Amino acid sequence: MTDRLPPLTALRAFDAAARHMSFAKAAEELNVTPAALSFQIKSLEEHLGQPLFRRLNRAVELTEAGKTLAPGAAEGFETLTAAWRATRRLQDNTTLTVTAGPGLTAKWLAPRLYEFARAHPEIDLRFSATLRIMDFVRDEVDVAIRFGYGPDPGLYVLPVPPEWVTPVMSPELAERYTTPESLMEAPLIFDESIDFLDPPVDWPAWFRTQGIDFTPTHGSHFSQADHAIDAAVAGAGVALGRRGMAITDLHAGRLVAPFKTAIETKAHFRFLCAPGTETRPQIAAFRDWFIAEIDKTAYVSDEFEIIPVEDIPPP
Amino acid sequence: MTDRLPPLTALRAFDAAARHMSFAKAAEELNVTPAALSFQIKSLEEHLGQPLFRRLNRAVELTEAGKTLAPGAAEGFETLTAAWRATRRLQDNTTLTVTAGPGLTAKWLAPRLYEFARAHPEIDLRFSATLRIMDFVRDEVDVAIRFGYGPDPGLYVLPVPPEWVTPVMSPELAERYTTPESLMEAPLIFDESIDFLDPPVDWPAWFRTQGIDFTPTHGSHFSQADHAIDAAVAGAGVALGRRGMAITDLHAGRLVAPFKTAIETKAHFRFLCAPGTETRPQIAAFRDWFIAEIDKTAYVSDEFEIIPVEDIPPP
DNA sequence: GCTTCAGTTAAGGTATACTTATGTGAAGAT
DNA sequence: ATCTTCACATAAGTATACCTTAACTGAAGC
Repeated sequence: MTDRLPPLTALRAFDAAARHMSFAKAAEELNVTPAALSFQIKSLEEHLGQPLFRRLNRAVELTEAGKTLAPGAAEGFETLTAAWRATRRLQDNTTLTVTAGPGLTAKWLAPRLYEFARAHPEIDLRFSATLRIMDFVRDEVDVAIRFGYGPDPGLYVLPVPPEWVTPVMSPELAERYTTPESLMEAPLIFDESIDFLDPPVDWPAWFRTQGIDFTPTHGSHFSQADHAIDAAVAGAGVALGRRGMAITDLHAGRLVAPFKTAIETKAHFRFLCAPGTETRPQIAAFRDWFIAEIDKTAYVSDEFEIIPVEDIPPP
Repeated sequence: MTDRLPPLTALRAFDAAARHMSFAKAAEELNVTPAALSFQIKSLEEHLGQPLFRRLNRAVELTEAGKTLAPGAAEGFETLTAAWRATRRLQDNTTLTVTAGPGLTAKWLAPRLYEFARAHPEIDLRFSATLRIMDFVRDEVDVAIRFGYGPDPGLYVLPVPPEWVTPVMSPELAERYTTPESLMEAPLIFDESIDFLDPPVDWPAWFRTQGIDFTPTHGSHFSQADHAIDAAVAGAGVALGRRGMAITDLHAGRLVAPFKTAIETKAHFRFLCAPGTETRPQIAAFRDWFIAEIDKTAYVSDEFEIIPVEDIPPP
């Protein structure tokens, strides 16, 4: 069985050569002489039984065999490099890479992080605001904060109490719209970032909690929660604000939540990291800070009557 | 920058040890002595700066660092192995691996392949009936035959003329249902495997070609084209048969297509392989045979009035 | 308490991989 | 034309990484 791997140094030499399309540059990358690289490629070709490169006089080009091997070789070594880097990163207790959705980043994390940074000056914090699902090893991320239902198989999970939503608006608008009924006339803001919730947590659901059967048909739509909140702050209308997204602006007085009925979604934020890494100093510190910040504003929930979404009467 | 890869032999030793969770078995796999393997692991741990395994007395277990590295290492080496195997396979001109959907495999390829096997006894043919999208390198497949629209970026493509569909039924049923109108009373068979076509090629479309506005509401549904054809052969009803799927049974007299109106879909079969590989002897031979077989039955199309699907009047 | 098992350690040999130095053929410059 | 340069090939010598043999350790199991 010659299906086993050829000498790995030779394969790596080939990978570098194929990426640079030049033996000389590949040799430079690997810190060896061009002669050594030439030898490696030759030995690999002997293992294979056919050439991988066509030697033109001032350049090289890949043969069919080379074209077949090159992408896989590149991907393989990239995977190995990523895994190795991730492993090395475990010893690095001074950097912490966190990813969260753009909404939470803008409206919750960013306004609070200065405190974390002050409490832990030794930690070099990096941020990645994306909704993309993360592979902790491949993407070199330590912590992810995600909104949704879970479950999160194979991960360390620290759930936060479920989110609830309630109408929020600028203080000026609040003077005009004082009753649930009056909201039917108000300019409404739609946050499409929670459209994926099932059962839906939307304006018709909230109106039903008030005994009102009303399906608003127009208004401003935003794909990101923070933009919807920003629009409400700007006085553009009334938004169904998620607790985590609106809390900062509520505290600052830029938003008010005049109606004391909120809908509890079944979804919540989760603090996620690779299992075992929750004890690394910077991750533990971030987790503790995160929990403490959440707890700081927990009392707000007491002001509201929170109705689980499944208890809302159907239309 | 110590983010560069560590010695690859050491990494491979680690990979084997992590997969087997045993240095001894890993050494066996790599055809080295346990001592050598122990050394490799130790050197890797020195490179990393921390242990990868915890040595218990009769076993080893992965440390956090080991758990982080192991999956990536395994994936990386798997990728490299697959790429290397795919490259070696290029020299092998005696095996040919073909993948096609289950319908085409059952109703078109299988009944014809004995001829190809007889004409090319030197070729060892392997079959993989699946609809899954294939990666020619990773999945070790030489040729894929796929139904749909394309395009197929980065692949060698040999398109076959578009498919058309026409009602097919057993000879017994054909005595009873002699006019398009009578089909409205017939048990109809639905082939869901072409539901993805847009514009749709379905019973209502065919009825419209006959000037009939009729949307059948019940009948037997099959997710695979070959099952729909089999049901028609068995006399269970009338199917909208795709040319490629029905042709064998039409020739054998097990099915008849009494109405001479067919709908041409915009989709067609494509013969796909990795660019450059179309000249490999066994792939070229299979391609030539494939084209020749298609041509053999091309005259059948002359019997039908073939209406492009976009020319059918809307409902 | 002896045996076995799984991994470690040390010493020494061998094959692998690298370097230096020289060679080759074609493109581009003068 | 011829000269230079460039990119890779080849040869010979060397270093080092890798492997083997052989003896060691410490715990589990009969």
